[in-house]
Amino acid sequence: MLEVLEEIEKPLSPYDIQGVLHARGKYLNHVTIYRILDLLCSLNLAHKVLSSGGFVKCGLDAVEGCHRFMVCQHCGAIREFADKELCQEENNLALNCGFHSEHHLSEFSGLCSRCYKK
Amino acid sequence: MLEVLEEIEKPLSPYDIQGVLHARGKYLNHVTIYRILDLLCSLNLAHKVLSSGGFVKCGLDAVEGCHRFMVCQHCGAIREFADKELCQEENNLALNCGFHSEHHLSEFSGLCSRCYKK
DNA sequence: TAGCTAATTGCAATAGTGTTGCATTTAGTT
DNA sequence: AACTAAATGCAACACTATTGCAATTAGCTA
Repeated sequence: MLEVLEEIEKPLSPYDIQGVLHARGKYLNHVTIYRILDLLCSLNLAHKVLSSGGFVKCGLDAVEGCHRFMVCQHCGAIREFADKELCQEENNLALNCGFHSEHHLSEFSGLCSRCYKK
Repeated sequence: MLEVLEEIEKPLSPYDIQGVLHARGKYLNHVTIYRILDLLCSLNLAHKVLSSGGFVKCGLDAVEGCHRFMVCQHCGAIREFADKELCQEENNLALNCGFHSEHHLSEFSGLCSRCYKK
């Protein structure tokens, strides 16, 4: 299932994934897909992109800081990154309000370099 | 409807809102609630909190920078803030990757001051 | 006021998303 | 071969969201 997410590089809903797999002759119940996605997400091998509702393969390896996404409004392409300092600043800003952050959800929408040129 | 969101100060789903209104003797079809929420959100008078799926009244007034949330994992309380510099840094980080940000989705989860003390 | 028009709301149907409980199958072990 | 634990299937259900169209409401004009 990670292969599907890896190849397509755009957020896919569990039902999208089911469709792709089905087209390849593999049938999986959607419940199974949800369960596998839960597992992958808990292992940080995949993430749910909340702004679009789909799942993507994690594109980072042993980085510090929470994982963030840049989502192209035009083509839907996703790029993941992390930045320790940004996390630290967010934590500090929150602490100024007395809030103790544990996790940052962070998704940027805009235009990727390809689509921006057009 | 904004009154409901204002009073409760926690993200409410459209169906939650319908329930609250109904308990107060006002009946609104859920479709109407969706339509009103769409309008309020497009006017930035309310926001959808993606990490919990509910809607909140916007708590900011004429600030610069995108609106961010701190969501207490324990009590569910929400606090909104904005920080122009943080936005700028996010834009710069994205530009380093060739990505032109237009909007930042940013939600922190953690513990509010009350719940942290316990 | 009566009649017209546009905006709002209701309603029913439907689609999409996600969860639950339980049965069945599969795989691994003794 | 028999037992056990894990994975998957399946049906049912709950929640979230959208659509098209009918009915109502509100605002305007004659």
